[in-house]
Amino acid sequence: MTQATRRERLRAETERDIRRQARTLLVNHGREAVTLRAIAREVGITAPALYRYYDSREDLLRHLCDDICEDLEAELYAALEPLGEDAGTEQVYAVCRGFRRWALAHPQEFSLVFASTENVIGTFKPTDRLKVGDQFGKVFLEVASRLIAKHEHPHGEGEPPEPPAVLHDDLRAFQQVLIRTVTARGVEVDEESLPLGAIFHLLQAWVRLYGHVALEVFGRFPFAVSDPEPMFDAMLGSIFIPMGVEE
Amino acid sequence: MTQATRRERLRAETERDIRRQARTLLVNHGREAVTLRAIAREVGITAPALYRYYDSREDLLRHLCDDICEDLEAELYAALEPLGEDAGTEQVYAVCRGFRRWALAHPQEFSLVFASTENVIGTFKPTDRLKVGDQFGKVFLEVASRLIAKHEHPHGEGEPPEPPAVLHDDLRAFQQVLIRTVTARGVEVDEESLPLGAIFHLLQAWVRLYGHVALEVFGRFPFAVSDPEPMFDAMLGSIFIPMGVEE
DNA sequence: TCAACTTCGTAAACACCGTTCACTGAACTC
DNA sequence: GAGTTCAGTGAACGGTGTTTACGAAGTTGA
Repeated sequence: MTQATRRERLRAETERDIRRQARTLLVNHGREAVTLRAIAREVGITAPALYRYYDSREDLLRHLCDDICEDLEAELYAALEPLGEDAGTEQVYAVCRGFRRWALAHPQEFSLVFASTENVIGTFKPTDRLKVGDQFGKVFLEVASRLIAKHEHPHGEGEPPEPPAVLHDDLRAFQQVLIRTVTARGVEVDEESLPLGAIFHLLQAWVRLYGHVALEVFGRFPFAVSDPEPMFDAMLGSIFIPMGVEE
Repeated sequence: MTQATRRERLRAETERDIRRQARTLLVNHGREAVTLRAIAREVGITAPALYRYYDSREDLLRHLCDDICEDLEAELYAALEPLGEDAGTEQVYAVCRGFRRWALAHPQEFSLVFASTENVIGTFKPTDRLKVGDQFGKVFLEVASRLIAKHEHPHGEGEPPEPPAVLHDDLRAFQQVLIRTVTARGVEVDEESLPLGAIFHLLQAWVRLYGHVALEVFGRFPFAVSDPEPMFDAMLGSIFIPMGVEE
């Protein structure tokens, strides 16, 4: 039946357990509390045993990041599901709101994944240029690209503005990644329907989305905002309405 | 001559020394390396002695944050100096570029001050609503407000758009803070010359500024950007040119 | 089936960490 | 000059990441 030997099954099980316990420690008591000994205590083994699974605490945290990204991706897709395939416009707003909601509900995970200087996560090497893979903005960018590709007048009425010339190479490389990703999910896309200007716009949107969410999570708005939600919605509008994407 | 006793002078001196050594540890080896024992070793005392100066490691880090903010403020003002009092437009661009340059040159400091979930720094209480004081965005907001107040057509040709109604109270409170701050630096400002819409615009600008800089510092752009500077400049343009602030 | 091999987990140890406590000795006050 | 304040000490406690040698299972093949 199962090809896996008894030992392999047990190993996989404890590994899941380790990650799960590490995760709850992170959520409930913050990054500093994710201690090898604490994890081991919860799992019911001793600290050195963890070295059979991870090279170091850093390595474990790195894997934790991957898990978190996967969960975020799943959550965002789950929020998209009920909207149906063709609700492109609502999807964009749903992904953005979903990202904010997730970040506010999981501040520790957010700051680990999205605000670490350390090489905990791969700040990517040149080779990663060609894959969005396992990357957080993935869902956002994918949904948005799909929408742009389908949309008749993706940027109001006129052509999208030309991005700075120095960025053309980077944008073109990224364009290929997006086209491949979106195509893999069953939407026809080519260079013409997803122009560089649109990608540049998307990038700017990601900057604003991330900026607002991070400021809110870290409580770093320059004054006390008693209810940031309408501000967030206003921002979404001012990003997407000029792009021709109304709610 | 000096009112300070010998003891007071010595104390002040070691305190400066402690902060300086802590700072270099942070810069060179990251937040985790700022340990009481390491600091003490550099200063030439023992770890428990530090408790004569700070309640805990957390407390020390908090003070470190204050120092960092002061330095950042000084650096930004220094970049403004050569531009002269009346170069409002250039000042805005200079402050933004200065902020980015500082963040890239001091990633550890940046992430400590601008991206900490923990209560290391005061995520501010309702009482702080009335002071920008010791707050990072201070310089940026002050320079920008001053410019807006002086400018004839601060928002292109038309009136600034109305911000969401729910935010009016918060914005009005913040308006008072800004007016007080700017006035204190010798520029005449009142509610009319610094309307809520303009402040809201400013807030959006801070979101984008922060978003770009943080993404760059943490290497979290969705693809490898080989030279983010022109992207930053393009963003500055798309923020300020619609506000009527051309370089 | 039994020996050889692989692998998970252990206990002990090392060097480091934040923090507390009783203490010394110098600086200060009157 | 006596009494007080206080920066700094050394020892100790319980915690940390990590390495090491070792035992006890699971697996493999003859």
